[in-house]
Amino acid sequence: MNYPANKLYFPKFGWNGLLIVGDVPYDEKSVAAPFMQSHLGSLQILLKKSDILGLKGDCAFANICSQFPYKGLMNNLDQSIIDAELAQFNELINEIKPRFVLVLGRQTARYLFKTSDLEEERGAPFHSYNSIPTILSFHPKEIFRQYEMNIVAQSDFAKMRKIMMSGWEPAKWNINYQPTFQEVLSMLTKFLESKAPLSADIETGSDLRMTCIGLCYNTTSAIVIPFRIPGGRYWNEVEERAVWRLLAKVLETCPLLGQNSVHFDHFVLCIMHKIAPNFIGDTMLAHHEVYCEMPKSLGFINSLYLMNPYWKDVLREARSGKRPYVDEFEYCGKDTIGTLQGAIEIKKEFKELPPKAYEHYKFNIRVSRTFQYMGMNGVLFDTAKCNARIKELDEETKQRELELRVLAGKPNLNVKSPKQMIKWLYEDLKLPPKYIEKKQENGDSEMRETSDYLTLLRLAHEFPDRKELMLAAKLRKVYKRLSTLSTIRVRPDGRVGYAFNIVGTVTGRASAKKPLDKFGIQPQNQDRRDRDLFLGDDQWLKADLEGADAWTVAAMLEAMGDSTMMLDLKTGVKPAQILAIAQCFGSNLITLPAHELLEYKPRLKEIIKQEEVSRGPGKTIYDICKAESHGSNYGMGPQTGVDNIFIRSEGELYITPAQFKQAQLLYEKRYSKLIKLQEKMVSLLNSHGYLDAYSGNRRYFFGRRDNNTVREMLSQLPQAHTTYVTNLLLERLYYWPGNRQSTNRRKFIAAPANQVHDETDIMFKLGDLDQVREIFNKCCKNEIVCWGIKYTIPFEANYGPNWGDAHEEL
DNA sequence: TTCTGTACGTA
DNA sequence: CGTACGTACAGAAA
Repeated sequence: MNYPANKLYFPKFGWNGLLIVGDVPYDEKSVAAPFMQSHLGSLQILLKKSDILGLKGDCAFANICSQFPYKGLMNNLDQSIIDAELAQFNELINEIKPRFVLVLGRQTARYLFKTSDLEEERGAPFHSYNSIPTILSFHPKEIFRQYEMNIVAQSDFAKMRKIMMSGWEPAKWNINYQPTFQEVLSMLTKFLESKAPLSADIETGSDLRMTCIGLCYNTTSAIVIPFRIPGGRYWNEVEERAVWRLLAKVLETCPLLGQNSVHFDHFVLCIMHKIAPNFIGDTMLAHHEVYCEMPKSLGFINSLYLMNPYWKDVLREARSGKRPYVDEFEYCGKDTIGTLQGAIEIKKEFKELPPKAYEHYKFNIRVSRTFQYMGMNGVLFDTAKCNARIKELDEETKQRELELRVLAGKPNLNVKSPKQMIKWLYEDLKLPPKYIEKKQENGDSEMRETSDYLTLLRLAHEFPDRKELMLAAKLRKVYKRLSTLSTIRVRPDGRVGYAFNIVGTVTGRASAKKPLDKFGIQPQNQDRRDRDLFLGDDQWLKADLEGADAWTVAAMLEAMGDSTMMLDLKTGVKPAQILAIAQCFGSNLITLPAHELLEYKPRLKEIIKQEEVSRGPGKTIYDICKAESHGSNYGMGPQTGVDNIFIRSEGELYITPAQFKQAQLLYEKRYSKLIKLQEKMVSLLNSHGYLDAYSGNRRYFFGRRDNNTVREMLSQLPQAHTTYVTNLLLERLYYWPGNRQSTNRRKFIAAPANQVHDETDIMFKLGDLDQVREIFNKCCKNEIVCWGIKYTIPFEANYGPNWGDAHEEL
């Protein structure tokens, strides 16, 4: 074999048949062989962990490119050179005839197989070069940049070992995706009679109506019922009516499994087709319970747990006409099979977890119904008031626009354009550039000029004569607010809806977005000043968790032997208040017991009140202390802390990083175990690698063992616990029979309406106030045990006519 | 028309 | 190097 050593390493004493392919050499200097230095090191670890090293014989290594291109990027080479290298590589494959191929890295996949997105197709086996089983995975250098990928690469390598042991052929699936009328009727009838568990998946058109539905009844078989074909319907009118009638019965009575179905499919079936599907399981929610840090898509689930080839590229191609349209129906069938197979594999993973994890999964399935109810029901929107506000803000922008034009002398400056703003600041005004760090694809970070809000505030602070800076900053914010308001589309019934994803975040918080039909809002990031536009169905009840995150921080500290923070919270003084008291009345007070500090609270409140009048909201000593205590709890650096205070006070409160550090030291003097908590996280990371929340959810931390991961760990349990407590309230409000109207059991007395992490919003009629009080107090009870410490996170509930004006104490 | 980067809203 | 998100706009790529 006469290939240069920098192109191919071939084992001298026996080969196991596996060829591992990379893109380019290690660097300019280390070009003698493929995979050198640390790349070889991490590759060896992956091979060892997957036990490929335990197989007979060694692996062969190759690179597409035998030279190191500028910055390691192959597109910096002449096309002729790339062509020659690729030709030589193909020749090499033909000659050594590998039995298995592992392709590592984006560039490698792109140049060998035109893979546009490695992340998408990674981990799914396919046949290459005359049917050689092949898997794409990450290159060691990519893992080095994003260490969490390591665990995924391990799974890819383990899959390759399995293939090396027993070979690979794509499983034969039996998908009837162009069924006859009789076939559909007989299958649906059969499902109905046996009440068979089914996995279901729908495809929808741009109007959100179903194009087809897939129903899978065992791990390799599915039937797909098409409804829409290009330019028409699949069935004639009579047939279609019969199919829908039977299908609705099946969906409402058979136990259904789906993926993201408790949100997406449920919404479409309920709203567009008036069918209430009986989803009792969801692969995505199960996947979240097992590996909440990992990506959430069926493609990823397939790549992680299953041996199927990749199929998720088919849908787009079928719709764009690149493939026959019926491929969409087959695709739908594949999705249902993937969903069922995934569920079976994930169920096995649950056995490795405490039983509480599965309980939490079931809990989430239950609560998902509450979220669906809230999102689909939505809230009343005050369109008239909104229009008035838009007009008001429009005037404001016009005026500011004029002022800016005069001050800046630039008639056409668009403050919404980052490009134009940067040119204006640093070329026209010649101000000293401010930068933000930007990570590049090759892993280097680059400093890039920025014109964000913080930058404008800083420049305005440095150059007080340049009034146009502040003006531009404020103008841009008004534009943001204006665009949010003016893009709201309201349903015909005057309401705005939304959509939740109960497993939308790694910490277990729900994420939210605009509803699928676009008639609504993102309910979790509405501007405080515009919350009065969202009206209660009579009354709006707003229930906030009091000191939400702090309770869990306090519990962790108490578990480590310091109950100061817990006592403070129980006594009714918040850590930020104590910090403020110490800063106002003497730093020696920082060690005083909670009940003595209580006496200073009235005086502190007086100061805050005065400052609020003289400086405006968000600019008081308490606001500074809140930022300081929050930052200290989560390992924030002084610079970021200072920046946050600067931003929140609209550039008016400037404290130095040293002052911030001083406050942190004061804070740590009272809560001395805070530092130890960080150390404890490091040791937990080493000993277990995960954190268990009281809800039952376990989060594995796949990142590097560094400060970054420690900070993620510090925020995990506080977020997970506040989420659990909030969801517990929602679940009880939804399912407790005592919260239903006696005249109409389908209607709530206290109706769940929205959730913003530590805030729960509820609708009620003023006449029901006493009942609501009783129901709420019953449903909001909770008890958390964190690291052996028992505590309750209390709610503070207020109500009023709308979201923004809920000030009356419940 | 679709994708990416920047900026900014929430807890 | 706080954590966790989603959306709008500009401007480039397709």
